[in-house]
Amino acid sequence: MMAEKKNKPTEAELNILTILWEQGPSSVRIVNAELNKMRSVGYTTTLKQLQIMHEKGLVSRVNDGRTHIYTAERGKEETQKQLLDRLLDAAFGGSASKLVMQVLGNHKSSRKELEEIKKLIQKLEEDHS
Amino acid sequence: MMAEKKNKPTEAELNILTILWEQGPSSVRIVNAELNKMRSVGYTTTLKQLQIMHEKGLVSRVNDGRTHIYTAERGKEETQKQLLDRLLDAAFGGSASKLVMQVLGNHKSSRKELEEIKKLIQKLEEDHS
DNA sequence: ATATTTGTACGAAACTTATCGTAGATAAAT
DNA sequence: ATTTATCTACGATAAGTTTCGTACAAATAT
Repeated sequence: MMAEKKNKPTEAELNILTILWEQGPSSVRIVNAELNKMRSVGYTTTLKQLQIMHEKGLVSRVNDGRTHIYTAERGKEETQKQLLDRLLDAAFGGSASKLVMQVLGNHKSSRKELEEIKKLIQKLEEDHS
Repeated sequence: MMAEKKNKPTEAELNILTILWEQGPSSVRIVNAELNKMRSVGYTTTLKQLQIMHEKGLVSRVNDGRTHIYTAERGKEETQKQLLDRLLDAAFGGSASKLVMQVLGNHKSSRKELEEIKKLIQKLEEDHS
């Protein structure tokens, strides 16, 4: 069994992945345009970034004429989980609840969101029995 | 008012900070010994690391004879918050509740922990009104 | 007294990240 | 048919990280 490569996307790579998750398969131009809504990035920078991500296997690509259409290879949830796990170990001693309390305490959530979380907890507690 | 430096500790630095949080003020030797319980690191590597962290202001130090005793300058909670905020923006589009749901869904929490979280949510909802 | 251990400081190598310029090919516009 | 725009590929730079080796001072042990 192949040992899985631990591809930890960098900050910039995460930004791009996020765009691909939201927009679906996209050309360099589109990704770059989206990126530039947040911060100023040159076209070739984004191009290079995507090429590197392709080498790393973070994205796949197909040709549409002479332009490449890139697709995120790792799912959103999978990636989020990976990053969370690392942070959990690195900074929270592995305690999920400590992390959750921190987040909830420091960031506003709407009543509706809080309700959803409560519902989830309810379900978890049921499974628990 | 001084703009706050955005000192984002690196992975290695986070390991060291964690040790300082747990052990309290420590010499290079102690930090290095702790580090080596996890992975193999040379003494001068740890020394250099701490010197750099000192330059960055992540740790302070006092002299005990000729040896330096280092202390974490940023509190655990503060650092956790900073890292969480970054992850939140980078991978969860800023949605705290999405992050929370992910964590809770993927990691076991004891019933007691779940109760604590529920209590916190209760309080948040009260403040909300 | 001399050798060994324990400490800091400094420099530098090997990597990784992020960014962009330039070159050259192909397509589109004039 | 030329010019202009749009692509990819490649190389290079600058900054940051991680890792040690070497040098040298001070304390300790023999």
